[in-house]
Formats: sequence, C-alpha cells, structure tokens
Amino acid sequence: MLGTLRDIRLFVSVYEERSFTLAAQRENATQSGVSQHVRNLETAFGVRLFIRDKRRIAPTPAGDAYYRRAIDVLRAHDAASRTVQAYAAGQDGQIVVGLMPTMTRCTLAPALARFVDAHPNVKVHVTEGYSAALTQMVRAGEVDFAIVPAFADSAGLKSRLLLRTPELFVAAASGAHLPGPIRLADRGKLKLVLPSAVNTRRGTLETYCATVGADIARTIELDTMFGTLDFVARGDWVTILPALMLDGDATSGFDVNPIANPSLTLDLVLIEPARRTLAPAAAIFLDLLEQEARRISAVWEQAYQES
Amino acid sequence: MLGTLRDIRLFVSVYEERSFTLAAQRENATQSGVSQHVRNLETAFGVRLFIRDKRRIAPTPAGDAYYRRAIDVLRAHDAASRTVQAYAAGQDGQIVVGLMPTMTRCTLAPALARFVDAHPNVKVHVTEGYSAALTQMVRAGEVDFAIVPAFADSAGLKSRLLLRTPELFVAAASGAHLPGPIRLADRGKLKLVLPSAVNTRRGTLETYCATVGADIARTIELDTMFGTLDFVARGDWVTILPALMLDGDATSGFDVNPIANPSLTLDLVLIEPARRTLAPAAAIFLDLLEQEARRISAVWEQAYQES
DNA sequence: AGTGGGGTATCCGATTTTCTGATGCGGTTG
DNA sequence: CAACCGCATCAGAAAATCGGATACCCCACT
Repeated sequence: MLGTLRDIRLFVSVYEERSFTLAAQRENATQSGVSQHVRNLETAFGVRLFIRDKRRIAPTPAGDAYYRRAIDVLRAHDAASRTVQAYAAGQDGQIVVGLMPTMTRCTLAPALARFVDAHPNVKVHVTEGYSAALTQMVRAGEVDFAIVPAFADSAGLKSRLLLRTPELFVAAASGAHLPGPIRLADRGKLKLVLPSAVNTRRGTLETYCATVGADIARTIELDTMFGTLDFVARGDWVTILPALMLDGDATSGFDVNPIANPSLTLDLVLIEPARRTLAPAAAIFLDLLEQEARRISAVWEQAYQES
Repeated sequence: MLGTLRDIRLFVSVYEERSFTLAAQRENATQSGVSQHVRNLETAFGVRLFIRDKRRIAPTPAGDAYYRRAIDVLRAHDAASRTVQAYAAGQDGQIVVGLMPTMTRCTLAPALARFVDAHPNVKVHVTEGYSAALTQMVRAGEVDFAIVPAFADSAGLKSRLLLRTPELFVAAASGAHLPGPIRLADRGKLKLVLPSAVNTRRGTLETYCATVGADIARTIELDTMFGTLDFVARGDWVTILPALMLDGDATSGFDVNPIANPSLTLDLVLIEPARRTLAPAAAIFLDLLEQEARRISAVWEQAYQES
C-alpha cells in the first residue's frame, strides 16, 4: 500500500527538523535513505510534500496536511504497541522527565517521594534544564514529557497549559516586612537579578518592568537559581521568582510579596513528543507533579486574592 | 520499531477471519507469510496474540486489546493517505507575489480563491506594499512578480503594461447622487485626501488637478487605503481612487463618479526579475489576477464610455 | 487404531525492498 | 572563485519479505 510506517516516521522527522540531514541523524539513518523514503511517499501519492527551494526546505500544503494525519498514525501505532506490551510479563517501567528549575526546586521532591512509594519498580530519571534544551529533548523523543515555560514554537510537540503561577517579588529579609501585593513601580530604585536571554522568562520580565515603569537601577544576569537566591539573601539586590519555587521553608530569610497592578504570572506548559502517547507510569507521575504544583501555587494565589 | 503496517494489516485480517489461511486469501498472500508476520508481532511484543489450540484459533486478551488499537492505526493511515491525495491535482511549488493595495482590495480575493481551488498544493505568499518596496523585492529576486503603478526606473526589471484602469472620484454618499462622468473643476472647493509623496500616484494626481484647474481647498496625506475610505465615508472630504478598488459592495456608502475631460487613469504594470522566467504556477496565478482585474475594471470603463 | 483432511509452524531459496557510501548538482558564503 | 552545505541520484550490499515445500498437530471418520 501507500506509505509504510517507516516512510511516515521519516517524513515526520523531516517535517519537524525542516531538514533531511538532521532528520537522518535523529532517526539514525543516512540522508540518502531519508531522501528516498520521502520520495517514495511523493511518487506514491503523486504530490510534492516539500519544496526544495534555496537553502531550506518548506512543506507544501499537502505536506502540512499529511503531517497532521501522520502524527495521528504514529500516535495510534504507539498506543497500540504500549497497550499490548502491558500484557507482556516482566515489563521494566522506565520514565524520563525533563523539568525546568522552577519545578525541581520545591515541587519535584514531594511528588517523587509519593511516586517511588507507590511504584517501587519504575525507574525514574529526571533531567533539569532550561526550555531550549528540554524542548530539543522532547522533539528528539528522549524524554516522556517535559515542563517548560510557555513558548512560541511548538512544531513536533503536543503541548497543553499545565499551571499558571504568580511571579513573586523576592528580597532579603528586612525585619520590617509587610505581606500583601506590591507594585514594582513603588519600590524605588531596584537592583534586579534577572535570568539571561536564553531563558524564556527574561523577555516577559523585561517587558513587564518596562510596562509598569519600574525603576531599574542595575541588573545582573544569573542563570542559576541557587546562586540567585543566595545572592539576594545577602544583599540589597532583589529578584522575581515563580511562586512554585517558594514553598514553605524556602522563603525563610526572604521577604516575599505578590506583584500586582497588573499581575505578573508564569505559564507552565506540558510538552510531549507529538508522535507518542504518554506511558501509563509517566501519566501517573505527571499527575502527582501537577497536584504538588497546584498545592504550592495555591498558597500564593490565595495571598494574591486577598489584596 | 515494533510492528510494521503490514504486520498490523495481516494481524487484523487474521483476527477478523479467525484463520491464517482465510486471512492469507483475503490479503492475497500465502499462509506462510501471514504466519510469519503474526509471529513477528508476537516475538516483538513478547506476547501471544492468538491461542492456536484445537481446530480453531482464538485471540488472547492481548490480541483483543491490540486489535482495537490496530484498527485505529489502519484508519489513521487511511485517512492520512486520502487527505494527501486530495492535493494531487494541479501545479505544485511556491509562488511569492507582491501587490499594491489597489490590487489587494478587491481583485486578490476572488483570484486567490479560484487559484487555491485549482492548485491546492501551491504555497501562495502575497506581500502588500507600495511600488518602491515591491520594486526592490523584484530586483532582489524575492518575489516571482509584482504589480505596481507605472514608473520610470526599470533597470533589472522585465515589465509590461497589465491594465489601464480609470481613476474615480469618491465622496461620502449624499442621497442625491448623479452617476456619470464629472469634471473636477466643476465640483467647487475640494477637501482632498491624497497619498503621500512616496506613492507614485501622488505626482499624477497633483499634475492632473493643476492641469484641469481644480479648486483644492485643503489636502491631507493618508497612506492607508482602509483609513482613507473610512475617513471619506464619514465627512465632507473626497478622494480619488482607482476603479479596481471599487468593486460591488465596496462602493456602498460612497458616491462614485468617473472623471472626464480629460480622463484620468492609472496604469498598472507587471514587473518580474529580468533574469528569471515566470514559474508555471505563477503565470497561472497572474492570469487569474489579470482576469479579475479586467472584470472589475470593465464595469467602470463601460460607465465611462457612455458619457 | 489407522487414515485423511484441515489448519498452522517452520525451513530455505528467490525476490524484492531497504540501506549505505559515493558522487553530482545547485546555491550560499567567505 | 573556491569551499562548503544540503539534497538527489545511483549502484552495490544488506536485509526483509515472499512463496513453495514440508513437518506437525488435532480431530473426525472409517
């Protein structure tokens, strides 16, 4: 018939990578083979799927349409395989998860504790990283899922909004701390610790500061959460962090306030490989993560509502 | 990976026929081959899919479960194939076209609708812009062709006259509108909306007004067609627009008259990169654009002849 | 009990498909 | 202009698929 699973899988890789060569690498094949498979599809259907113009290739309308359906085929096949494998004896469950530091700071530990308790023979592997690296891993199918900040390019990914968590103003404990929402513009000259440009939150934070007319006296870039907290704790620098990172004990030594007028929030997004379905164990672990995240975030949202 | 489409298809046949032999017949294969494919699946998954007991075979629970998912795979594959085959007709490739607002207002939509219908697998990219920008793009080879007002400098361009369309006098609907050609000089003091100097038509219009001795009380410069129409519709300002922009519904709310003694027209010119020939798909699209433009323009030329 | 028939598994050579490395071609870059 | 990058194409090698022959099993019938 028209189009084998391998044809489809390679086509999908090419579509997502926008490159025959990169697709070949991802699929452990040669560029030549990939080219032939795509050509097979094209001649079988009598339709060009990619425009080989210039340096880059672009999908044709037919390519776009086929991709959407091709994903369904791969997902269905994946679901079928997983289903039947559940009947096999001695399945060695393993899940690989990518998390941004926001998630690993306070959320991961309690979720993980509950999970290993309930499912002792599932092997859990957690990788910490920033959105770019995690997104790449998801695309390559190296992780079951990842949790990253909301971002633009979702080619090859299945994504859904997981949680919206408030961003909080964090300063060293002053002794005279008033809880409750504050406005950035009211805090006078700010010496602000920001993530670098590789971090998705950087753009959001800068836009926000400009919008509300915050008075930024100085900024430094730190891409380490531990370092940031430590730096803020011992000086007159301040920073802005997602509420998820500030559960319970984590706030001792700091004055923390919600940011209001307008509110500033961070959207966490779940991403999975578009061509795969979530393994049962991974789904359970995700659910636990989500529960913990909501619990932690809810505390601050409540503080926020009371304003 | 585990399980090719052929494996799955043969498995489904066996499941439905409850027989390897009958399945082989149905799929135009040999019993031997069918057996091998099913065994492939079973060894790959490590699960028996059928119980070969007694005279008849029966699916195992795993077989039942796999069957349900397997159908989804085949359906998804079928849907994907059908979807992409719908793009098989017509040309393929990519065309990039630059058009001035005069063309995009009324002409583009019907031509585009006809084109994508007949050639679903051509990726069409239309850029709107004024003559200077479009000319630049043609010179750089970034577009297949562009349609602009007639202009002087044609170095590096292949150009031909596409269409001469009347310029029309446009005012807000007054309730007492007389159709038919008018002379600008007869309309008393004019509050006239003009394009700015970057627009090629500006010079033509100014020269014309001076030539016929029109009484221009005031002018403002608007380089937005949407804005111009809206502004004229709600006040006592008037403007002059190419007939191409005033097809059918577009004239409701306005009093529109051809301009006579002498006539005032706009020449639209097709320009292409001199070093390239027009791609077949681009030629077809151009032809449709030209047809629509002539159709729209013809209505007003007729009104003009009758004078 | 022996035999025949329907049905599946397995083996093996032939065929077909798929993969790979080399090479060519067009476009881009320095 | 040369070097480079990326895709297409080709031919030989490797792998898979296929198809016929055969072995095996269970059951029914004699």
